[in-house]
Amino acid sequence: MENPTGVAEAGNAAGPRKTPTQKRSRERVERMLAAATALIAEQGSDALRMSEVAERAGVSIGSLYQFFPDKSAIVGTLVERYNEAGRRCIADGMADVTSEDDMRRAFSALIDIYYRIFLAEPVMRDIWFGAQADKALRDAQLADSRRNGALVAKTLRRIRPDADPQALETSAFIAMHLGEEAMRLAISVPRAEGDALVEAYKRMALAVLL
Amino acid sequence: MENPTGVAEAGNAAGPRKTPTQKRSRERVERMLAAATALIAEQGSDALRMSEVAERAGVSIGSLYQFFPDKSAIVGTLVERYNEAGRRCIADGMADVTSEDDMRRAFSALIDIYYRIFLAEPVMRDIWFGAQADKALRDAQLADSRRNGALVAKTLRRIRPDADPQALETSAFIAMHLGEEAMRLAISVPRAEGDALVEAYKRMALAVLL
DNA sequence: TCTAAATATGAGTAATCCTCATATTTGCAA
DNA sequence: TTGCAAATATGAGGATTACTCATATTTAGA
Repeated sequence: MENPTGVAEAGNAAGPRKTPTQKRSRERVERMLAAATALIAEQGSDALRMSEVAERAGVSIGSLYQFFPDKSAIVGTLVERYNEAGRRCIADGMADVTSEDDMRRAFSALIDIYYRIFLAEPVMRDIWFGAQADKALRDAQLADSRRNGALVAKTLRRIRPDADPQALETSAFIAMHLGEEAMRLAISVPRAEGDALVEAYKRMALAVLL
Repeated sequence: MENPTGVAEAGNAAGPRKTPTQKRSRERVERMLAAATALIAEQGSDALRMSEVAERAGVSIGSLYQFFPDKSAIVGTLVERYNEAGRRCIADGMADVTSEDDMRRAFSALIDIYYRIFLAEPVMRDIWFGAQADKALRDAQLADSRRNGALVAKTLRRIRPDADPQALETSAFIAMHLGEEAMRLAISVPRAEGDALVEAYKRMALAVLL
């Protein structure tokens, strides 16, 4: 891993400006991201101020801009890290699937994991929703759904070699999107209602998949 | 209708600041909203500048702030108008439903109408997505889903008097949300894919409803 | 016609993003 | 070790923009 943000950056306007190569700067970039996360958690995405991020991280404004081209790049990096973790989680979940029943369990587990992460870290909700306003970040999000869908589709093809691959691809994309949407909705309503909604969406997604 | 924005304003921070009572000011407020719409269509929500809205509408900055407390109030008013139109459309669609088959047709028609409006007016996509960043507007959106769900639930109770009312309420809410989500997703991808996605979501929503 | 409320104005204030010229530190080759 | 180029760090300040407010004008109705 050459890029310490943990996220690919080539051609990505929402990502970091340049890669910190020295240990000192890598640590500082981490402090910047941690500071941004803390501030979003305390005051929301809207109230994120570059000057406060710098102060909290104990660096100067200039250093902030040395590694992030603009404000949305910080939020973008946080979202991408989250998505990357999700992708790993999905890849793990799909690895051992060899039957429809496995698929059912794996998918169900995925959604639960996502949901619990969101519940445990409400800051992700603010980060995630804050990202929706930005066209570039929205597109990145969509691309991520597709990547995840491709992962699931690959598994589907394994357990259903006779089905139309194109249809499986579409099903997987919809299922992933349903899962994501379920969580966005679920964390916007009271807990009990959210639990019920996640279950309902999970059933729908599984129905689409299988 | 006392409020010329066409939207309720009491206690709504995202709405207009004060109600223009005279004909002159009503027309000016309309010009402001039209200018904002045009600017969003041309440059996106991010690039919306209050000074440009005022200039385009042919009014002063001060006049803008006379009727809108802040920038998000303008976008909020546009979103609410759109939602209000949607609510009327849903109410109309549900009016004549007396059987599951009616319901199927009505719901299908609703989604199609929404979808076509979005396709015909791409500016609504920018307005809608731009609103997602704002917590207050997000909550308003959610409340709207609930209101629409309640409308549909009422119809469901009529054609299924023996079912659990609470379950119908939940089903209707999910169906409405699926419909909205389908359109948001559909207008973010190529046309052919969007058409297919809308159909898939429509089937899901109907399965949930009936 | 007269007056109070409604409406209109736009220069100015405050907040904030981001740049850039300059200074310091680091890694490494000689 | 020493010297140097690249990487990193700094923060004052330029530029933009949301929003205010004291003042001027217009409207509706008595």
